[in-house]
Amino acid sequence: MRLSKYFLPVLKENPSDAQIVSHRLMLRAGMIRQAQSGIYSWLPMGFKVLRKLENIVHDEQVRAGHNPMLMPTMQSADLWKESGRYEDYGKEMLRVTDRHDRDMLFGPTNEELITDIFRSNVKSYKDLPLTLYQIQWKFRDEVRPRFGVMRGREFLMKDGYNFDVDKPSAMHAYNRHLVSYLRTYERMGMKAIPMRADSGPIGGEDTHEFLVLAETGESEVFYDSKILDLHLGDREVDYDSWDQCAAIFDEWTTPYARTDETHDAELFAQVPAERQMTSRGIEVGQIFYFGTKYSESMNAKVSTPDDGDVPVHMGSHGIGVSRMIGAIIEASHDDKGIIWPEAVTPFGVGIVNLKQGDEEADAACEALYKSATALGLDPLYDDRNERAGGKFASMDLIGLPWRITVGPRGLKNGVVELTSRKTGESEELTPELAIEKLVKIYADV
RNA sequence: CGGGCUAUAGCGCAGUCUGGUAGCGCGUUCGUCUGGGGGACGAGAGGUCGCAGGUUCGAACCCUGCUAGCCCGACCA
Repeated sequence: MRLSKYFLPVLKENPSDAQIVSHRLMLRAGMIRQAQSGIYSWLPMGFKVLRKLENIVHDEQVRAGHNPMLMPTMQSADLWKESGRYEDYGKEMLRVTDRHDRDMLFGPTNEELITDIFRSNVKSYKDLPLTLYQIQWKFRDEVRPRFGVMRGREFLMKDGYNFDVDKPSAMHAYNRHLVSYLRTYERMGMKAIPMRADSGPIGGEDTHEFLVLAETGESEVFYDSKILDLHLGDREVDYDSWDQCAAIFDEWTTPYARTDETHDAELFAQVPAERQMTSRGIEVGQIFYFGTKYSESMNAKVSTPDDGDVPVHMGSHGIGVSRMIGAIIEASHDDKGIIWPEAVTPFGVGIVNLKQGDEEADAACEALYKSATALGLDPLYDDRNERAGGKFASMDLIGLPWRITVGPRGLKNGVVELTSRKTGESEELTPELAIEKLVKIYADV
């Protein structure tokens, strides 16, 4: 993409409404624009990152054997009355009436809708286990939206639902989801720690939240620092293996890690003192096992050979995709701007032409732009007629992990400069070597 | 939902106390000079001063009501 043709309205100054760093940087980097309190338009660059995160989530869900689908944002109130949650959910649920005076709602979550789909199509234990998921916009009418996309009213969430014949099978689904979530966050370049949590209005027995550590997090968290050393890495996982998933579940849930909701001071005291960590975290996902809560109230049963018709055991799982962007920025930025992990960066590399209009510089940039594009590096070429300082400041702000700087001075010696956004370190290379190096870097992402 | 604050050009702000027909910086447009970390000079464009009502000869400014947004708290992916 050429910056001269891209819609990237960057701001030099901090918008006064934005208090926390991710909100400020998303506004300044031209990623989002507020429409109303807690409701945002996603401008091209923000949208691009959102799509990248979605792709990673989809990829890992499908790898775990789950079925992608899409449910409507508007739901009928009838199903919610059937489950009993129409009354329970309270004011967070946005209720509307259509032209025929029918009660409708903007879905805050989809347990009812998915259970309805399930019960009218699945009758036999032979069709289980089954996990369906979607990535769809949700609406929760928060009392106090804040922090930009971190607590919006409208937000993009991956929500998945598993159906199993009995509790042991459902617990495997629970473990499988935990493993796939660990992989998902690692692929985004993030460390998200699973912590035992409270179930809230979704209800249920077992639940873990995934938290990204950040000063601005809304939850207070307590953990054994040992958990930070755990990596899933590229180990092969058989998602159908109960033992393998359970082993990984044990590995990650054995070290103490809890939010303030479930914190147990006595247990925490047993962690060696030097490993007792207290900090704040941003919740970016949660997994639940809630047994037969919905299948009983909504009569979702399957036939079994031994026990006749039994209500299915269910769980649900969510990843806050739009919130994740805020969490990534909270965890990865400096005073100049965002620092994107390579896995989710909107563009692979920024090309800065220091002297736009200079024949040699222009030609060198064009050549770089073409080869980088051809090799899938997805470059953003700053071809504006700006001065060097302005171009650098914009690049630092939007936070692409790599920058190639092209100017007459270097070109005299046949070199360009390759700079890491994260470390600030530069090296002079021929254009060909710079591209080659980037291709290698992104091959590992 | 309780408490606090704010609303004036795309963004950041001054002007309100003491009423007299709106200003600064950035950005933006045009031109010239520049050209390796937000450059200089010159010329321009851009505002129903959140909305409604009131007081007044006259309201961004005073009064009343409303709306929107932000922050703290309680609540939550």
